[in-house]
Amino acid sequence: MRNQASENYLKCIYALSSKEPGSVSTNAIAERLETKASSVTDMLKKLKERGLVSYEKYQGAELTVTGKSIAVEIIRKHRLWEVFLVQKLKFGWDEVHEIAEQLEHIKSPEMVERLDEFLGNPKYDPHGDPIPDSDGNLATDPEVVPISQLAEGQCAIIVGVGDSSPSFLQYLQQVELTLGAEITIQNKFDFDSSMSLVIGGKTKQISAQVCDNLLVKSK
Amino acid sequence: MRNQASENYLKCIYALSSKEPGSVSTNAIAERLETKASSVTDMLKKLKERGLVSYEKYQGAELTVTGKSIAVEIIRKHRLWEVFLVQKLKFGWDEVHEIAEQLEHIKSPEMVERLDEFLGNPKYDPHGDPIPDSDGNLATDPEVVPISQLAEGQCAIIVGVGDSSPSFLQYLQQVELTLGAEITIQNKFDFDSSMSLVIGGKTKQISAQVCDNLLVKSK
DNA sequence: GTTGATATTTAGGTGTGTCTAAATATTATT
DNA sequence: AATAATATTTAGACACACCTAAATATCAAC
Repeated sequence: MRNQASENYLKCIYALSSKEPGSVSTNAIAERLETKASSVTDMLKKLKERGLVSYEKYQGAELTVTGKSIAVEIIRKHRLWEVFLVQKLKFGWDEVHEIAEQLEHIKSPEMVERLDEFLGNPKYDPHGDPIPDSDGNLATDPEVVPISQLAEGQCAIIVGVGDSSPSFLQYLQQVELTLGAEITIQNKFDFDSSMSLVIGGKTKQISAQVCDNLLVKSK
Repeated sequence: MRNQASENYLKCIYALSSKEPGSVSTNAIAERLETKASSVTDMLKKLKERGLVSYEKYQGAELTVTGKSIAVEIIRKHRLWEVFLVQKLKFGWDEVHEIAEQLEHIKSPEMVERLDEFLGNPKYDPHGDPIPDSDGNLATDPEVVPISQLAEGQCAIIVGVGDSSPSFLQYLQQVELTLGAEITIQNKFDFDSSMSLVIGGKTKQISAQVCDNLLVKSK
């Protein structure tokens, strides 16, 4: 059985355990899914029965191989749909997450493959997160880094964000730091870790927080 | 509340009452949705409470204005997604229904409008059924006819099929009678009601059965 | 190591959408 | 109009995913 609720739990556990490895606590899941711990316990028991997580009372949960592959599949779909929404339907980065949350549960392996091809087999979604391929392999591309890691004079292309909160995305839009834009690092200021960069001929001041969350592909 | 189950019931009632006007029987709904009559009774009570159907015990159900507008919205989404699947993802006409059944429940009015535009505001889905506009108006276009009704020399565009069985759709693909293709009627043969037509420079012989089930928009 | 704080689970309940079996209403037949 | 056949509803149950409140386990601090 693979209903939306289960899929959301698997995805959630996957996300949490990739942040810090090891088993994921009931509370962490509850918080992320905005539900109650007791509901999580209920679900973990069911997921365990279905062989999707390993779980022992009070010990938190971990994905099994099967559970993990389902999670990755959902993530693949989510990110492909986000590309579709931004690239084809011209949505902004900050508008697509909720819709993709729905679309990711559509069941049709054939459609996913065709969608992937239709979009030109993208490797990253609009937030810069890598899209797993159909075998579940993530392109952990070392070229993609936050601009805080660039050196002065380096040139790069904006490919995503670390923080995908609406407020951050709106900020980026406002200061015209758009996906695909080419930037050059002008100065790095050690005292507050801020940077100045050139984009489209203009110079902009970027705070440390922004630097850490703006992902680029260096050239 | 607008969950998938309710939406399916509304769509079902809409379809049945457009076949024959008047109220729709519990059993008819049960049969079409492949569920039990008792389940239908339960749901009709709920839909009535929500003001989506008018329903009196033993008297069958009818959509209210609100219920109808929801049904039409779902149908609009279903048909737009079918166009997407066929036109953009290159699915066959016979493969898209199931997937569209899922996609039709995605909630995002904004996305529907953008999808509509992305697809070039199509008026018909791949089966030739009209796509309601965003106000719920169906283009009950009298121009759409089976090619059997065309006269010799008339020019038309293939917009759909009457019979959507896989075998028929596969046949059409094989003989290259594709959606959107422009055809010209060359001859009508009275003795067996077959026709010859020109498509892409080639002449093809079409049986009466095919003529009755190939819908075109005459120019 | 006992205690207090926190995390987790259990027990029991809710709403949704389904089911079966039994009861009741409608319709068709004679 | 009585009866048989059919349609529909009610009653009672179940699985799912959630909840609250209470019980229990784990962890941190002294």
